[in-house]
Amino acid sequence: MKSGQAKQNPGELCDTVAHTPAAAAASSFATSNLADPRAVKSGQALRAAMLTLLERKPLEQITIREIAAAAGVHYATFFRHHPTKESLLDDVAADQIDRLVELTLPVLDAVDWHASFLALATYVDEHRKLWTVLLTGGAAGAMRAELLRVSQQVAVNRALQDNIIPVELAVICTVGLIVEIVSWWLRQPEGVVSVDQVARILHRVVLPSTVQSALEEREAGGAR
Amino acid sequence: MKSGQAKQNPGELCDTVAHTPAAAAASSFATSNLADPRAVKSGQALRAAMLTLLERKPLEQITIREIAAAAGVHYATFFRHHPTKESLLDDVAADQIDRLVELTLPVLDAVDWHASFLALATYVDEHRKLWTVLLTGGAAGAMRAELLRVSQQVAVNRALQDNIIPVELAVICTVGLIVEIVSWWLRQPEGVVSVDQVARILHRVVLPSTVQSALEEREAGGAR
Amino acid sequence: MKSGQAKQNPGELCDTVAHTPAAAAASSFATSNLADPRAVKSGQALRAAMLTLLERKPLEQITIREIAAAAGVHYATFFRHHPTKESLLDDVAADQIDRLVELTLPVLDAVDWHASFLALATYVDEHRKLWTVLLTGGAAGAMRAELLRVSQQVAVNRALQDNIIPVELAVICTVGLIVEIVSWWLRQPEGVVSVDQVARILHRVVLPSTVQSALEEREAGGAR
Amino acid sequence: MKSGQAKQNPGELCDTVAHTPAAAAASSFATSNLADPRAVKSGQALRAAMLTLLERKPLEQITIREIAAAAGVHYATFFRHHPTKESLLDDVAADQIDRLVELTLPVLDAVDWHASFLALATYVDEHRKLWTVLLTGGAAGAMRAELLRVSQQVAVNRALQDNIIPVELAVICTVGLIVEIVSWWLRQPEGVVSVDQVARILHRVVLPSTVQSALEEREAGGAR
DNA sequence: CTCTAATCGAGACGGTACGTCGCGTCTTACG
DNA sequence: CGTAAGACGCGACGTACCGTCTCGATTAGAG
Repeated sequence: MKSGQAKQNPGELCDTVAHTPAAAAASSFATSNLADPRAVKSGQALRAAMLTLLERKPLEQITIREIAAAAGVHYATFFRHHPTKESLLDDVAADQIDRLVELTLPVLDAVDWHASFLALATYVDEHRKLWTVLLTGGAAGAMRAELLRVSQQVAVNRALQDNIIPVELAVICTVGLIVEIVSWWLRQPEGVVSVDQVARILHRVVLPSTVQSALEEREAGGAR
Repeated sequence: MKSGQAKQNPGELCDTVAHTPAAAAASSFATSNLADPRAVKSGQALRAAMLTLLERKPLEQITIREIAAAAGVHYATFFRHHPTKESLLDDVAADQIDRLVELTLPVLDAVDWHASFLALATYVDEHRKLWTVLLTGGAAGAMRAELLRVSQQVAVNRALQDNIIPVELAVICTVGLIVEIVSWWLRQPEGVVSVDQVARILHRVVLPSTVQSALEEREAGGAR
Repeated sequence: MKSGQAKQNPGELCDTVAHTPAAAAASSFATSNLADPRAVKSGQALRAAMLTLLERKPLEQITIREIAAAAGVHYATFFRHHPTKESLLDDVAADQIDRLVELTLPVLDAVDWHASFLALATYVDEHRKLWTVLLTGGAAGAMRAELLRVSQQVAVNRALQDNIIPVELAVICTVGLIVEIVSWWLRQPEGVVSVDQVARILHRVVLPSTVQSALEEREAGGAR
Repeated sequence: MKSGQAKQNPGELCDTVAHTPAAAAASSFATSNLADPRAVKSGQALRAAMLTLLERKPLEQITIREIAAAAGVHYATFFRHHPTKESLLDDVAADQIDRLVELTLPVLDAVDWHASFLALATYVDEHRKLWTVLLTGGAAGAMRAELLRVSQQVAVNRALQDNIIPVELAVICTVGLIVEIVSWWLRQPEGVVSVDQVARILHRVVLPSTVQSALEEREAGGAR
């Protein structure tokens, strides 16, 4: 690592940004309430540049100067939009994560599991390029962490009880498996593994690992 | 984890196991490469320093200068032992990984699954401090990657066939789950979750996710 | 340029700099059309520091770190102004060399030799401190080489013919003698040898060594 | 005092070594009173390597490691023979300097000037290869300085009086001119300028610059 | 014809300086 | 105000040589 003594959580997305859609308008770092069209343009250029670069190298190998140059924006201007490059990544990915979580979470308690997994896989497939960058590029660690963070928050309320596996661990395992499988999928050449196949794999792997046992327990408890 | 170069002095990590007596007899070409006692001392100091620092911060935030300083060794001397800090981490961890893999792999095809998981958990518990550093500290990513790499290599030969889940993906999921669970365990205060409980969790989560379905398939195929 | 061993002409001044007063405005190393007052200040500080250090030790014993420290400037900033310390020395001395050459060259073909030498000695005396540093400090070798280089260029056109001594050698000897004599003069305590005396010494030593014989030859040829 | 920067006179030859033939036996740096043939061989190899390298680059660009490698000798062994590379150069050149000085000095007061210059040129020509390395390679500065030093010592006693030019300066000019002329000669392709021509050039340039005027003065004084 | 002491090859080591790179701050000038 | 342009302090990077220092092997020359 180079000069990095300033960053505190380089492997995780910034958690200072509000991800709720309600706060989305104010989520940008230094954007004033008055949206200067130049600032908007710069922000867009930066996000696009980040995605472009992430296709080629991991986040840590991307320098802020590179991003700025690729965006056709002056180096110092970057900092008027984001404090760190992780923040920019956050800005790029937060929406996607939120939407995916809305599809991923129901997996934990949905009635129709297969439909849920299918929806998830379909959504990823529809944004395959983006998610390939986010999950197999340099942002993978950050994405996993953020995904886990959001999942934990939501899972607290609706989780099944399990006598052996704590909820926290169950979420970790579930998210981990999903991320691994989807990442593996995106690393395959396009078309080799269909959306349907991935959904079936997810169903077959994720479900029995944590959910099924809990369901059985509940049934056993209900039958008692 | 980058470098793969074999090192002569692997088992030097603080509380690790006894040396294999087989290494002592190889005097033929080892004469020229006889370890300079000063070099041995420096190497040990560097490994110890790395572990110490990993307890406090992730690998990327650790500077080579820091490691050298903590080891009481000159900065330039670091490079006489390792080209990068990842290489040092490798040196520190490779041994442990190999031993763990020897315990982890049988999980995939052993007859007595519970015994395997128990052995794994017991081994980790016996070196809890070390593994806590390796899995919950800054080395986590590298450890996971290396673990996966070694597992993939060995799994090629002995893996079960599965019509839906490719072997490669199965290994990814299995290793991923084990790492997640063990990491979670090590993040808990010591004593809260017993070795036995972890083994049971592993059994309950890992087994059904990928192995059980394959076993059932085999049985179905054999019954035909 | 990588670590040090790339330099080809470490003892010579850079010849990429335009020394003509006309180009003096744009001659600086990395100066853009807009002169940042901070950059100007840093450049001045570096030049002053170089002169200060040259009073004490030869150029090769002066480290860039020393120069930067003496200038109250960060080490890396040095390289934003000059690629090497020789370049800085060049920046310091180029003007002086040019001016001196304008006085030195006429010596070779001027009508009034004594006046030329007197002008030379007077000019040096007026900048005695600077020239003392440049000729008796660590920059001596570089100064001599640069002086010689410039002299050779100009001498090509206006040199006298000599049947025995090639023009190139004549210039070498002339410049060498002048440098030796002036250096010796500057090494003497101030006031011991007057400007007039030095001019007379120059006249007595330099003239007969190469010029007089050529003049005599010309006269002999003209008389034939 | 620690490493590296200990050298005080990097551009000058060591003056601690006794150059008289009488002390030649004990002049070597770390040689014991008994000359071990192995040490003799190493010393020769080092001297030869130094000369070889000096043909290609200046002294400052030659590293001790290079010399040792070129000599087929271990790096540390160098220091068992010489404290610095300047010392080795000294060892290589001291004899030659002494012999040359014995030929150069009489130039100042010999009766037959031409014979003296001819002897000088002849001697240099007979060791042309060696002197080419010493005067046009990286050792030039050191050679000039050492030559001057020795000359000054001897000149004190036998110098002519001159009302205008101090003896010290006269020696400087004389040695300087000789060195410049011989260096120029050695830079020419062999055979282009004959020994006789160089002797004549020396006679024509060196003599009038400092000696002739003094002679005339003496004659004028004698005639008075 | 040993035996002791030197010399050597090998290379680890602490140390200094190198020149590069990326960071984040700041200043200046422009529109 | 937002931007372009870029100087700057900062500090880690990895490299190169330096000169010192053990550490065996080898190999004289003295007993």
